[in-house]
Amino acid sequence: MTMAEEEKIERIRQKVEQMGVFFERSGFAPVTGRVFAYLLVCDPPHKDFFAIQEFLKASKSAISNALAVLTNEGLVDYITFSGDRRRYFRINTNGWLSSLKNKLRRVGVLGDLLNDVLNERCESDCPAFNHELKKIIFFQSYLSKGIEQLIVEWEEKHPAT
Amino acid sequence: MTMAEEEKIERIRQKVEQMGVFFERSGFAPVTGRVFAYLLVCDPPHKDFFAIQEFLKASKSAISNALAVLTNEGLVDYITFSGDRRRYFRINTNGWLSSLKNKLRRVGVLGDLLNDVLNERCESDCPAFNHELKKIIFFQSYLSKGIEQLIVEWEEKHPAT
DNA sequence: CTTTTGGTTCTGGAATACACGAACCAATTT
DNA sequence: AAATTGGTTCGTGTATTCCAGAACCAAAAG
Repeated sequence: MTMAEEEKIERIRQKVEQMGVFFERSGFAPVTGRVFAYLLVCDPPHKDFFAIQEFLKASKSAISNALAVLTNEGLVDYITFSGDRRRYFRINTNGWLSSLKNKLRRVGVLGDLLNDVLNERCESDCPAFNHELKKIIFFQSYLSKGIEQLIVEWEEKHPAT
Repeated sequence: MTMAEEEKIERIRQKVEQMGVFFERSGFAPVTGRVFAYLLVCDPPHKDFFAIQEFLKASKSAISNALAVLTNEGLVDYITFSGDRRRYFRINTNGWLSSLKNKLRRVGVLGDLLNDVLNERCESDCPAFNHELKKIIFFQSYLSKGIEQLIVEWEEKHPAT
């Protein structure tokens, strides 16, 4: 292995760690985050089970569970090649995109809960607070609608989803 | 206590549980989520330490830590009344609002990471995947800018923040 | 200066989340 | 049909999170 190749691998390893913690902080288990990160940076962008395990130096079960989680969320899928029993796992870019969209669409959910609260509070004698609450609800709904609109416009411009 | 009052308390208790799990799922510890929920529904909308503890039937330390977390994040603050040593904790609606804004502004962070990845991948021989990656990056940046714009417009219309 | 009050910090225990290794399973290969 | 391969599931140990209880502390009251 040449010097340049080794350096490249080292850079990749660092990227995986760095992105790994990012995905960790967005809710995945450590190994799960790293698997996703690795599939993002690896070349070619599909790897079989053993390659992933090798790179991450984790147990089979850890990798298996991580891949299960990621495929369940639609973030990862796999391809196969005839005459080769292995699954080659890869980022499912479309799935990822719609998962991102769905997450953003959830911005409005809090607003619904707060509306309930406001209803319950209507008899209350503290209109100042209720007014503040309304402001937050309105902000939520404003954003929710705005984001929905952004997504719709995006989808019009990029129908290939 | 009248029947109606008891029913009301029961409804509040249910709301607190319901919203509690919502906040839990968005990253808070159970008690922390319930404290926030309680401060949202309680009437008047500020309560002293002991009242919160009473209602949630939790330990002093649990309440103390929860309040510390919430005030650190700017979601809760407290008022005092002269001649009364107690702190009356309440939702900090402005802080909450800016925390919501900040969270939304973070939508773009992933895009930065992915740009690094794309840079690293540029020598790679799989342009199809790189193209998909670009699409996601573009979507992220499109949304990020769009959301920023929404927030700016909101702030123009509601300068009182 | 002693006690009470309002609250924080420390320590220990219980529950939970993670990941490992082994057992397992189905589909191939031999 | 025996063995290998590609992968999943189960059971266990460990690290972490979360909360209760006690000790603690500063400010106020007595």
